[in-house]
Amino acid sequence: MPATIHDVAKLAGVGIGTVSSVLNNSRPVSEETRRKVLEAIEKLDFVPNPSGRRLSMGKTHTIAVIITYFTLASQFERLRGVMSVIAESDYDINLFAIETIPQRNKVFQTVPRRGRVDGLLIFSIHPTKEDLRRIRQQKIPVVLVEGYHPELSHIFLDDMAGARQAVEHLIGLGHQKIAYISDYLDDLFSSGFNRNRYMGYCQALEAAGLPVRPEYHRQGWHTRENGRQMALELLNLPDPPTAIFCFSDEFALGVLEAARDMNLRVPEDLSVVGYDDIELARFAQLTTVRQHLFESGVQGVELLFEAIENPDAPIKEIQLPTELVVRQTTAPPCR
Amino acid sequence: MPATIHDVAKLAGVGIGTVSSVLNNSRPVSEETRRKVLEAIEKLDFVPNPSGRRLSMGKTHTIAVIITYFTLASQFERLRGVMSVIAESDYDINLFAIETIPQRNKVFQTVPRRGRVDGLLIFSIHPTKEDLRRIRQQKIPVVLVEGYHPELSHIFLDDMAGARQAVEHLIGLGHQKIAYISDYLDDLFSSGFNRNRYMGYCQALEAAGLPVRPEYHRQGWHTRENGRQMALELLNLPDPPTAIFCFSDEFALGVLEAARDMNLRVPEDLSVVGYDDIELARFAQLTTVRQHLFESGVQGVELLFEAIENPDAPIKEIQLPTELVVRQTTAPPCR
DNA sequence: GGAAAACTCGGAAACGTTTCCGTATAGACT
DNA sequence: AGTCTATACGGAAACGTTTCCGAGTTTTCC
Repeated sequence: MPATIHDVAKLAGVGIGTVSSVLNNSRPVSEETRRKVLEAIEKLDFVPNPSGRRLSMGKTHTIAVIITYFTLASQFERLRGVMSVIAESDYDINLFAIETIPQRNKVFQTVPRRGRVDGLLIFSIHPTKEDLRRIRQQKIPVVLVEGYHPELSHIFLDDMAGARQAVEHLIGLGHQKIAYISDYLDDLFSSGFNRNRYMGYCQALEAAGLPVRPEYHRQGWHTRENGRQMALELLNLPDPPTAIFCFSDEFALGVLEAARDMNLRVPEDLSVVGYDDIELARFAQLTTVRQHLFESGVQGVELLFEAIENPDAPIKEIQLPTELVVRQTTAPPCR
Repeated sequence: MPATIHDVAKLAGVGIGTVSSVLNNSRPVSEETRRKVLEAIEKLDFVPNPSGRRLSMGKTHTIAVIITYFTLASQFERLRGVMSVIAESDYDINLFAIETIPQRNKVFQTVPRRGRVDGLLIFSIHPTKEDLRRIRQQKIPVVLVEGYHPELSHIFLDDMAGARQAVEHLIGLGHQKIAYISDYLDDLFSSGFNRNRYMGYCQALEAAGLPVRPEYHRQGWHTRENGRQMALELLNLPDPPTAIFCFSDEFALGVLEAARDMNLRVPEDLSVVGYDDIELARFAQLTTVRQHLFESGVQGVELLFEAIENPDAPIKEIQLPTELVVRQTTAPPCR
């Protein structure tokens, strides 16, 4: 039903090659002919069929964005960064959200294919050996955002340093009993690389000569409600912590809720530090570790575009800073 | 570089038609042959090239999701609803975020095409006559989410009723001076259909015999910061309002910030009502009008799938309820 | 004026599928 | 044994592009 390039050629009285030339500026066309072709295109409201184009060119002009933890506001921020670049480009974006292992498998099996997409942008996932094998075999450009792999381009965020900063801040305020609420360390997707924040936490404690108390570490699936639950558990301990550092702002907001539930004042009775600096951290006056979320999305696509442009270039690594943003949920302990 | 169906056929010692049959179960194949084909597929790690398939079938197995106000958490919620359904289907999703008029034009000109996508899911945009013409001409299924058009399927949210509820609640508490902070009424994208909430606001006032005071109505682009600014303006009026109803929770959070800036207590000195009930409204204890955001995304795709399945079915209209959620930012006025 | 160069342009081939027409083989029935 | 039916399968054609070879026309230059 939609017009094809043949219809345009016929109406303009030229060959299909000429129409294609006009469309892509791929070879010189006389002014006169160009005008006729453009008129025909206009009249027929012709837009080239992308499948035909893709098939012929072997390029899809599409990138896949694969996202885990799609419930997190931080992922949304990153995605927004990506979209802001995409809108200016002539690329399309295919979105894949993965929440479960079967989904992860399906996506990694089917998506990283030449002929399917031109490149992959992967958020917060640590590729396995198997993934890497496939990527190599398909020679498909990949950029990890908030991920690390020595053989793949990535936007790297120094989680260990960020966590250390946060905990050092608490220690500096005089806290000795600092708990940590995290995602599962042996995470399904990231194969343990989110241990980094935990390690930063431990390092800071040890550097200050403080013990790492296992009962002060809780793990749970990434929701605010879980943050609240875990905080309640911590605060009901015989010897409760005076400060809680959280893997994400999402968790931290849950902790603030828990404090409210227990009529604890923040920061007088309890200090809370989050991670990410999502939009609403500012609103909640939350002390947190800022990641450049939007920016990481922007740089991620840009890196990917470069890699698509120039597939043989060496991998690139961009490190974005993390910085502690001190707001009003941290203070010296009262007791 | 990737294996094609011809490679598979050759390796398995069969014809390409047979391979295709195995892939799509499109005609009976003997057990023996099927086994050989599957083995070859396995060995070559073959996955059909989507462009070829699309071109041949005239179906893309892709839907476009077009989103405005992509900064809003509410849109993210909707998108999450969409993704949850998509993940279970064998459809891909192409995401388009539009923030400006040129972007809007480009997207509406190029995306609603047979051969490009099988269907469109459009968030919070009111299609123009021109859009409709194109959609009709291309005979492409469309579902509007948070939109209304008599000739297109849509998930409808009764904004007028929602706004009325909110304002009636404030009036019920005894407020007489109720301001409204909104998006631009003559909005670029929605051609005035977001007037509905404004009309609900006016209706409620008039029903209670209260005047609609123009100085109590502010319009601005959709960000929390703008909400804050507009609230400051309102609160510095010679005769400031005692309650502010907001077009979105985003705005409302800005209003709360403004109140904090001015050392006003909420709800004692100022009542605030939002709209959407995004995740963080609960955290902020915000009284708001709940929309079933996630659900609207879910139902939107489902409607779209139905329409793709059965293109000649009459358009469908689903109305999702809005409900007032009273939390702690509203109370009777003190003065 | 004629050869060479420059400029235009037409359309077959190729991209990787699915579809479908047609053929081959095996089994059933008379 | 011969005919018919059912079953299994091969491969050409078609989908809508881009690419590129080759041909036609005009211009340039000696």
